[in-house]
Amino acid sequence: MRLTKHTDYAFRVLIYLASMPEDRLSTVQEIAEQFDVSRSHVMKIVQKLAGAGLIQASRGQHGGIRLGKPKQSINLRQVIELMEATLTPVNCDDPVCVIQKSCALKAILFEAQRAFLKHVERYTLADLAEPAVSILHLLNRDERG
Amino acid sequence: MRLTKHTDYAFRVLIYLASMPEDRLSTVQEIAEQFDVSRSHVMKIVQKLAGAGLIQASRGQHGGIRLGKPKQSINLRQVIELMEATLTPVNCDDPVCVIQKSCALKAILFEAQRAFLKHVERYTLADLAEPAVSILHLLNRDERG
DNA sequence: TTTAACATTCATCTGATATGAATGTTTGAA
DNA sequence: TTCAAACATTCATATCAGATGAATGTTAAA
Repeated sequence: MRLTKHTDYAFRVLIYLASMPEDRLSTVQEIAEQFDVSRSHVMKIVQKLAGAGLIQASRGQHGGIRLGKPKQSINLRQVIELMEATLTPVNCDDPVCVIQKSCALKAILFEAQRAFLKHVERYTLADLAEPAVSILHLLNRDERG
Repeated sequence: MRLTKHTDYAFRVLIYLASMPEDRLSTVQEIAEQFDVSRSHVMKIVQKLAGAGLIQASRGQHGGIRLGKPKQSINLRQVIELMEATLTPVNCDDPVCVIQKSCALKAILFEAQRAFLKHVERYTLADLAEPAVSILHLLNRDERG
């Protein structure tokens, strides 16, 4: 009952970008270093986020990534639903359950899951990286700006 | 973001027992057959449930298992908390996250998790196996009662 | 044409979860 | 006293989603 690291990393990437001055292009490389994860791995997360429009990537020299839309419009629920492969609390079909038809468990757990997502839905990326300045201070600063 | 099969099976076992006539002793063997899971495996789940008092086990010939208390007093939240090893939505320490101190994500997700459990808490085993008769009909009947 | 970035593909690792064989222990009944 | 049927325990292994990263391709600005 835990989100995958993919989702975790996706949040880290987004928070990183949200903390940067608007329109600054960050690189996958620098983010990988900050969070001590391999470049390839960060890239995969970035790909998914870019595919959903949450991140905007530009290639070529002096390319990089930035948020695809204002942090106020990036909802946390959206991120979770994008990154998590399975969001269903149980699978009554895998070892198929004979009592399935009369069992209320599934419906109850799905409602609970809905409650989870409903809560998360109340927040946007802006709520996570506020104030951005204090996040910036926690990052390993070199040359940046 | 899914409950483990252990939890799933724990529910199946409990629902099975709750559907049986009170005071009837069921065996691990028969439950294993019903749900097509190995005896050893069911045993492990039963052990945990028995340890928490949700199931009462008696050894020896003509031994068996039954609910350890009325199904109305077995709360679903209790079962989940018993069976799930990890109930924390994220681990900010595993690949340690540098922005942790200023990050609101953890708190938000924990609240969401609380919402999940709060919802589940509203139900007991009695809600799952009601009416017990219809569950009984779904089981593979041989000699029983 | 070079360089620095994103993009893609492929291969592999890893650990929680899941599984079950083998064996011990208890208890009631014959 | 012995047997049989049940729970109980221990040990070993399978499995697979999730995680990881090396190698290589593609793009675009300088």
